[in-house]
Amino acid sequence: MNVFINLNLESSEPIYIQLQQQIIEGIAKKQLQPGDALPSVRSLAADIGINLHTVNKAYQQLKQDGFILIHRQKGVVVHPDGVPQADEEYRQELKAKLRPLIADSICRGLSEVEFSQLSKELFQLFNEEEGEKN
Amino acid sequence: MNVFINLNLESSEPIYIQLQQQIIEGIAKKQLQPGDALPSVRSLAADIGINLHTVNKAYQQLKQDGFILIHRQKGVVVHPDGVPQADEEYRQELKAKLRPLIADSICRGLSEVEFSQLSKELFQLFNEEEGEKN
DNA sequence: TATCTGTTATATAAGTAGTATAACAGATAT
DNA sequence: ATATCTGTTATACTACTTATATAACAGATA
Repeated sequence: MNVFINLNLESSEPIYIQLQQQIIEGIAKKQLQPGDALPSVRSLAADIGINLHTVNKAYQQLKQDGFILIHRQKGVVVHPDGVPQADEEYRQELKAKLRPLIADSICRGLSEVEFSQLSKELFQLFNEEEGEKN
Repeated sequence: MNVFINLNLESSEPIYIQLQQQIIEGIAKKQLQPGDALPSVRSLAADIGINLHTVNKAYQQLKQDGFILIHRQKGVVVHPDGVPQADEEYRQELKAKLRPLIADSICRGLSEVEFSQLSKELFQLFNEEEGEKN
């Protein structure tokens, strides 16, 4: 039941954000299914060699965003009901995050088609490898 | 020759990043053309009510990324040769930035088509309003 | 000569990221 | 019963980032 987390400690991206993203990727790839147990804050922290509170920070955000349930004594599981589906608010936030990427892309002569091609490759990366370890 | 910068001082996004993005958006919309002069660090700082060094930090990054040229005495201009075009390295970096957005989208049931539709709207936002103030 | 340009150097305050330790209360297995 | 597990809370500390404030410098220019 070991974890598939690889962190880049040199990155400017905070560790708890990287951890959060890796778990979200695991859910996207369906390596993590609704109801699946996640490691305790202590064991995961020990496994990847970071502090308990850093793991807890990632878990708290994942809980906030509806990815997981945290039970004070039983531990942490992927949300049994699945992740809250995208609504209009989510779409607007996503658009706000895409905005600077697309402005930059336009300046560098990247077309909408090329941009969507990159997106497509990523969608395939997550969807094709359902349950695999890549 | 006034500037079209609107900052959100409440945002967790650093001011110098927001400033950077707004200038990049200006270039994407072709409101800022190659060779166009940008305000001096002091006047822009005064205009939008922030510190000279915060503007300078944004300018330094824009210079680093090839958007602008900085001449020690003459001032700052949008790069006359245009912005460096996207190469393979740029595509990989862009993909790395899209990756967490797409993983999250998949978890929330957003399809590739819906994702590309959002992207398309943003491309249109920047391309249709060429030279306009929106 | 005064004024503009970017640049450099210090100093300070506030916030974030990460770690270290310790303790608590509830559940659970031995 | 006791030891061990769970998340949670509290405190303290270091390092770094963000943003500001002031001051000064050297080159260009009106």
